Amino acid sequence: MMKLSKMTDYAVVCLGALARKPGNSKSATELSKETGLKLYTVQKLLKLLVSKSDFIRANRGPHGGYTLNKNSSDISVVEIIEALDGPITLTSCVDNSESFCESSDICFLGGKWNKINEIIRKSLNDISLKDLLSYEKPFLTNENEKISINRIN
Amino acid sequence: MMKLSKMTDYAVVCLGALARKPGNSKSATELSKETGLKLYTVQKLLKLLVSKSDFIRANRGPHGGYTLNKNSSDISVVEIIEALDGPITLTSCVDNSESFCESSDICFLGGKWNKINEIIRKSLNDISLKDLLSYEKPFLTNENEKISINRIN
DNA sequence: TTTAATTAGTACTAAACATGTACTATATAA
DNA sequence: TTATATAGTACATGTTTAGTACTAATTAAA
Repeated sequence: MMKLSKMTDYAVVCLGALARKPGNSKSATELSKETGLKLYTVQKLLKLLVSKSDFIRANRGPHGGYTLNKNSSDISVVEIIEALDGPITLTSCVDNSESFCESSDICFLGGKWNKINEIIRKSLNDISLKDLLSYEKPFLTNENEKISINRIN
Repeated sequence: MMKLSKMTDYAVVCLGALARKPGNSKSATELSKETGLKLYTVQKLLKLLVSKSDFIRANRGPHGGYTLNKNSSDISVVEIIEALDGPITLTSCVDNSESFCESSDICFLGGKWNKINEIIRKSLNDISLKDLLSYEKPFLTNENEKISINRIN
């Protein structure tokens, strides 16, 4: 379906919220209120991000919460996607695959999908979390679009 | 998960098989034998491709089968993906979305995902079915990789 | 040392989605 | 008329994701 998981979508939103006040700690409750995402979702997401990435660090106890570990310009979209959704592989037909392919004798694609994956990785690697947040600096030229947004949770 | 459906994977394989003998008609049974994909799968796939794309045309009856409608260099990977998986939209947060987004008031992304989708579309638009098949002309420079393929059906 | 706030870990349920399979109808060449 | 082939549709199964809930562990402060 060529879709990211919703968690990845939420991650961009929450990391973005943390990035807007660098150095500041925000609890799951605060982030839930700020982003409009449900508390359970935010809690689950932040736990995931702590265990699967080094974007944020956690502090327990009163006045605890989550803090961004990196500058938002040093977090690429690929990193966020791959932290939660795993490596970008459009098909299961890739290098280092665990399972054996029965069709390899007659398949004439010869790993071309790997190259497509790389092309996508490269183009997403140039986009940082900061690029996603900054209203001023669009990373593509065609502006003035009417946006209808659709993130429900 | 950032994965294509298996149907799209199969489609590249079957379209590729048809492309190797341009102008030639091949039945689902023949394609099944040639690609190693199960007959039921190939039948379902070809029906899908006829109804959802104009890549192939079908002929019924004895000596019927499927024929490629276009030159393989005129079919881009994006076209194949979007014919079966629908438009490339990494998140549900896009222009022209059917459902209303409750978070639009507080969301600060402002449709940046649309631009990412466009970037991916553009990079995949430059790759044709022919590029996927030709052993000679790789579309990326780093060759000499050991390929382990994994398409089981 | 107790309490309240906060994250960590884990497990379960439900929903969404993709896949594989089967059956019947339709068209066509010989 | 018959055999071959695609068209259409429906359904069961399996996998993945999302959502929810509960308990444990940590920590600051009273």
